[in-house]
Amino acid sequence: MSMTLEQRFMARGLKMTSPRRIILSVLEASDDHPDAMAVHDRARQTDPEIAMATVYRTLNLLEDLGLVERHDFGDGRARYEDASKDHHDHLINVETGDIVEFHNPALEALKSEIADRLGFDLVDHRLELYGKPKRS
Amino acid sequence: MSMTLEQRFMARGLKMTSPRRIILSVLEASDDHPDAMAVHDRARQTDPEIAMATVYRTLNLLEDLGLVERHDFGDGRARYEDASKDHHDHLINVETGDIVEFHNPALEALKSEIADRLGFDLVDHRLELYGKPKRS
DNA sequence: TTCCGCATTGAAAATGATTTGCAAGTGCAG
DNA sequence: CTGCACTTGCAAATCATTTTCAATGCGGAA
Repeated sequence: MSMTLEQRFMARGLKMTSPRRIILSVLEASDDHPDAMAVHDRARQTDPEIAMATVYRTLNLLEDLGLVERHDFGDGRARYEDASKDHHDHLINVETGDIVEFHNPALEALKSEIADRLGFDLVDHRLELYGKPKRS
Repeated sequence: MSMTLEQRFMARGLKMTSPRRIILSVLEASDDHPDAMAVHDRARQTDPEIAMATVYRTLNLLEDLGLVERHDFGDGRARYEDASKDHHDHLINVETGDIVEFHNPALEALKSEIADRLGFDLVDHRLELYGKPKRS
């Protein structure tokens, strides 16, 4: 679906403001997984007045709306990405911190199956692999 | 292998102290996944003098030694468990916060295979399923 | 066993990420 | 255009965790 984040946001009947517009465009333009400070820095390149608190408030709002996904890669700060991208899991390169995205249907099926077998409906899941690049 | 946590700790050549002994026994006696505050509370039932800082220091030490595992279930605080138990993943009941442990060999194999295919040696991984109990 | 050095401890202050209170500012329905 | 509820920026407040520092206590040496 090719709606922009801003359009998705408006479609929920929320008030569009200048700080919000800038933060949304930052997220839309990001191909990585920025943390709140990175979003703040990028947003300030457009408008230096934007406050950190606004970034956090907007990110929380977007997460509640389901428009962005919040990830926790174990380094103590949350990272965000536009939720309209396809579902994928992450592999973190432990030597560089780089993140590789991947998707594996067999894995997805197995997750639901396991939850099912335990008597649950899977509502969410979190998988991160931590790997060291192979020598060879 | 039936060494106690305390024995494993000593085997590493570290200094055994009263606070450490108490914290180790608390972890050994726990079948759940206590956070630092829970460990502190339980330890203080034996010795009310034990400080939170000591709990954190000891938990970090134990994690570095590989004697306890630190988990992050997304609620903002770390949870710990004796690492001598067999490897397992967790399913969190989103309605109650209860944690169900499970182990699935096919899943383990798939994780390594995925990392391998991406050109990495799997050094660690984190999987949590979040589920809602089935109505039926 | 006693002594001593160095690791460990408790208490409190410091962190770092995130949230909140509040007064001032601003979209947008009417 | 106007009112006012929703937003914002700033600063202070939280929360979990870490660090500082002086006092204390293991455990090896004598």
